Amino acid sequence: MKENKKVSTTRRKSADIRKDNLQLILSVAEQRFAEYGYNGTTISSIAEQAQLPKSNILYYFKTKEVLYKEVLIQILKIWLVDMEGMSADQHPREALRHYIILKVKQSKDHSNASRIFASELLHGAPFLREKLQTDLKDQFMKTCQVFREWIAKQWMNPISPEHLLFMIWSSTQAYADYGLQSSILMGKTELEESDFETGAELITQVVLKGCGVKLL
Amino acid sequence: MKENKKVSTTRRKSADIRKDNLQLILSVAEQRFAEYGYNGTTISSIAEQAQLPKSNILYYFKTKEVLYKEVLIQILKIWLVDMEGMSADQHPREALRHYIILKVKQSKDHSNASRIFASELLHGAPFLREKLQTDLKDQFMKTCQVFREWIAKQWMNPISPEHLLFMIWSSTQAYADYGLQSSILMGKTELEESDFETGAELITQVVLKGCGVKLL
DNA sequence: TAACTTGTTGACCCCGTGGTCAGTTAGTTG
DNA sequence: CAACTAACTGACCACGGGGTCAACAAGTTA
Repeated sequence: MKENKKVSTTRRKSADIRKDNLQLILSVAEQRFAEYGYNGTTISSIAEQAQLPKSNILYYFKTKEVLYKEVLIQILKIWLVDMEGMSADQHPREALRHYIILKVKQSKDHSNASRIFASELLHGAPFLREKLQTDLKDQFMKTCQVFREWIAKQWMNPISPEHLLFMIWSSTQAYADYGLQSSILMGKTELEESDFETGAELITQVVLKGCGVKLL
Repeated sequence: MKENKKVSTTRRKSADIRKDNLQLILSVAEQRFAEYGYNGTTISSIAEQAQLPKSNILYYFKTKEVLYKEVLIQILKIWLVDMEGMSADQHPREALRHYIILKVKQSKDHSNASRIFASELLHGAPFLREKLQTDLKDQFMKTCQVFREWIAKQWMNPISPEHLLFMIWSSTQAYADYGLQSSILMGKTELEESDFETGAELITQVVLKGCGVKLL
């Protein structure tokens, strides 16, 4: 990308430059924040990895905090969209399976994002508090309501929707949060495609059976 | 404790002083590390909260890293002991229930410790790698073996022991890691005793049923 | 009580950090 | 081309961080 800037004869439009750099910085920042946390990540290290001068990062993002929040917002969006997929007219057999598979897939494909989110929650959500209380809570309650309707229709046993959702969240999320550690315990360098599949399948089976959802 | 030191007429033995201060520092450090992470915690802040001069902390723990590792070790011990409780001669109905309840209890009673541990794993276990590869892995494999024997005895369905254990870990651990968020989502300031009970009970039920363990 | 060990502390240092700024170059627009 | 705006960057700074150290106080022991 440095080459692109210096070598290419074709001039780049300002808008493009801006877009590209924002994207580059956000992407690099995501990696670093995931690996080292907010306090463990330095602007310099992001700059280095992005091959940009530190000042340039600060040009696009006034402060480290602004950059971090930006990264967080992107992540929260993904979370919410995934959850919206479930509705009361679907049967939990398909809806839950689909959600669980999706969530494990996110853990695999967006492991960095997932881990930043988890770390944020772990430390009391200092930057996300408000968003949680509004956006996430809304979606949370909607989803609990969906569960309740399933229970009313006797499509699943009467169990606490809140705690069930926590259980699904945490066990799927674990494939991002503790994926590295899991691989160590299983004697691998990293989890393989098949591990995610097995995991998603196991969670699905246990949850469906455990909730008394008829498996056809 | 300051009063104790200055005011009391009875002299304190060196050994006692050492023991007390070590304990105090470790305890305060645990709180801070849990809330702010390794990099977000300053020695000064620990000193302040412990009402000791910074130099005094450094007298007992040569470096911040040493202190942090010490805290981690204590936590790992708890984890391992809990898991040892499960053996192949027990029926999974009781053994799993007992372990799950215990683990949720740990999440409640030692939430700080649990969160530090989680945070460490989340960021790739930079300080715990070795211990994981040896101690935790040993216990992990033992426990998986226990599961396998249960399966052989047809006390539970044939499912991946590794992934089942991950699922149990993550869903119980969540009551420490995400306890704060959960309370926000449920509109409380913090989780209550009953929430932990409900959670533990739900996880137990779902896991037992989901694994095809006969409930008597 | 004298000699010694252990505990305690403020002053101090070095370095990395987030962030500013002024000056320069590169694109844009009339 | 001229005037303007957006992009870029090195030099710089203030501050707080971990950690050292030398001197002193408090316990211990013969």
